[in-house]
Amino acid sequence: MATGRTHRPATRSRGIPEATVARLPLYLRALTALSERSVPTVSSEELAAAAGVNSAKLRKDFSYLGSYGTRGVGYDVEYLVYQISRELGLTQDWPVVIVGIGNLGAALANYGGFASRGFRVAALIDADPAMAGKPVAGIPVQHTDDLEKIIKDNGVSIGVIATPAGAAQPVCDRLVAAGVTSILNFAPTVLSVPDGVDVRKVDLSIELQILAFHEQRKAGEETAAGDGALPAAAPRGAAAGDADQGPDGDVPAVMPA
Amino acid sequence: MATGRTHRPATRSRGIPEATVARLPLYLRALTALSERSVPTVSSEELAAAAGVNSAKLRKDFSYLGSYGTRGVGYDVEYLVYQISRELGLTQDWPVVIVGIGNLGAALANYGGFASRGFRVAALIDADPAMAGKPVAGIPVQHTDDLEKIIKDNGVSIGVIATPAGAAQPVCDRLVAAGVTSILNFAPTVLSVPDGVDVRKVDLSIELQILAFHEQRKAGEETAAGDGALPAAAPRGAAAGDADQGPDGDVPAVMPA
DNA sequence: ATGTCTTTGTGAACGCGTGCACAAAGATGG
DNA sequence: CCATCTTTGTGCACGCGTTCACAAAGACAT
Repeated sequence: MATGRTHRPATRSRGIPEATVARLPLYLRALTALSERSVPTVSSEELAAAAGVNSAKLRKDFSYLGSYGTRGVGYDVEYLVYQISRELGLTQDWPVVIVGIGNLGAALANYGGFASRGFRVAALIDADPAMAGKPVAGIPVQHTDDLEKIIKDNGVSIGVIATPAGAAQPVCDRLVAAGVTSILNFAPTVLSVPDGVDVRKVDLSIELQILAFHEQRKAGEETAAGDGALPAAAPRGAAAGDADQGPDGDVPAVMPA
Repeated sequence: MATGRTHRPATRSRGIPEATVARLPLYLRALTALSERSVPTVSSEELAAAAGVNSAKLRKDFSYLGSYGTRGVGYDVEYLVYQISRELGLTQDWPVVIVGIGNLGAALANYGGFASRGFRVAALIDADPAMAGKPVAGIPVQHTDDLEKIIKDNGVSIGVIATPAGAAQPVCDRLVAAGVTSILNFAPTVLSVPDGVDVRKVDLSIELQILAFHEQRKAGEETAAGDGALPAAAPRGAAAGDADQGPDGDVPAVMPA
């Protein structure tokens, strides 16, 4: 999955495996679609197909939540939607701040899926004084200086970092110090956080590189042998030379400036 | 991690475990940074710390690539950068098309990290005729009608989908039919593809929901018991009722229109 | 009320990934 | 040339996650 978790081995919340938690949103989405079509019940087989997973896996996942199915019939769609929503904590409101209002930050601010699932953009924060006051997606951008106050005034516990890589760790530290305990990081950096803080990472560059690996493999298999001969000395090319501008690991998923 | 793989159990490429492949870009980034600072060699311990992983894991990962280290010294930075780049297929040029030039698509087009790692935006494609010809990030947007021709003329094998959920599967089918074998999907949908096609998913909504789950758990532990009593009948609230507007699973990571 | 048929829930086996701990390898100094 | 010291490469054990396969449970018809 493009989603790379960082740190935090697997807290094993309350018996619910991490892998299961990661799939619950998938089930929820499929169930919501069924709910809109007024489908009353669904079998594990059907729902699994809609979510793109194995039906046995789905049943085991649900078994961690309790026994919400009826044998011979399937699962009650509405009830399951509620149960999963509750388990994921989606029945309450989660104020979120986005730090770094560049290309990506602005795009995230415009994200429609936020509000529809209990997430509310409480504030947009950027280090550029010129941005201050300028509305993005109907919300005025505030300056980084007020970060701590914003977090505390709004009771924010989830922060989204969309800054350049260089600014990510300092911003992260400030967020955590102000009380944020969950961070979604779009900057291409490894964030270090104290215990008790969850970090999830979204990294476009890494995703593409993984795809390139598989793509190369496919191409290599077709054209017979191919490589094989590993050059004794690095033939020059990569490394320091090709860093034509940003060191790549220097810009966030989408550069702001 | 925002990266959610879809389908494709674990092709186990050529002995290199999928988990290792997913970490190689991480190592590469850390190594590139060292290379820029002209650090000649690095120990597994240091590099592991920079990449945020266990040093034993890192050594085992590298062992799959071959023995590129020197005992008592460490790894040659430049050489390792080259080897990993080669293994990931980053020594060649990968033309990429982005389909769906909305908020997110435009942000992705502006992404600086593309070019610096062998990825080149070959074309931007959108279904809106009004977008056609309009330059985004210096590249003129082309209409969906020409999708097949664009793919073939540029020899594109990697496609990025940033369309609304409803358009994702049709677009995906057309991309695959035209020859694309790797897809990075930002639309909140499960894509079904034939064997041999890799799909990786980036889903903001899912990431936030996972964070919310852990956040709720943390909050619940503090306030003692808390829930526990599961309502016999769904207390109403979620489900069909709260779909105030978009069904959530209807807009891509960032809505275009 | 009983039998049949569908679908859940789960026991058990298997495979992958992780991390420990250590032996082998080689650099470095005397 | 030998001893010492650092760091790699890996054998091994453990735990999580996945999948199969099946018994139990309940709906539904007769």
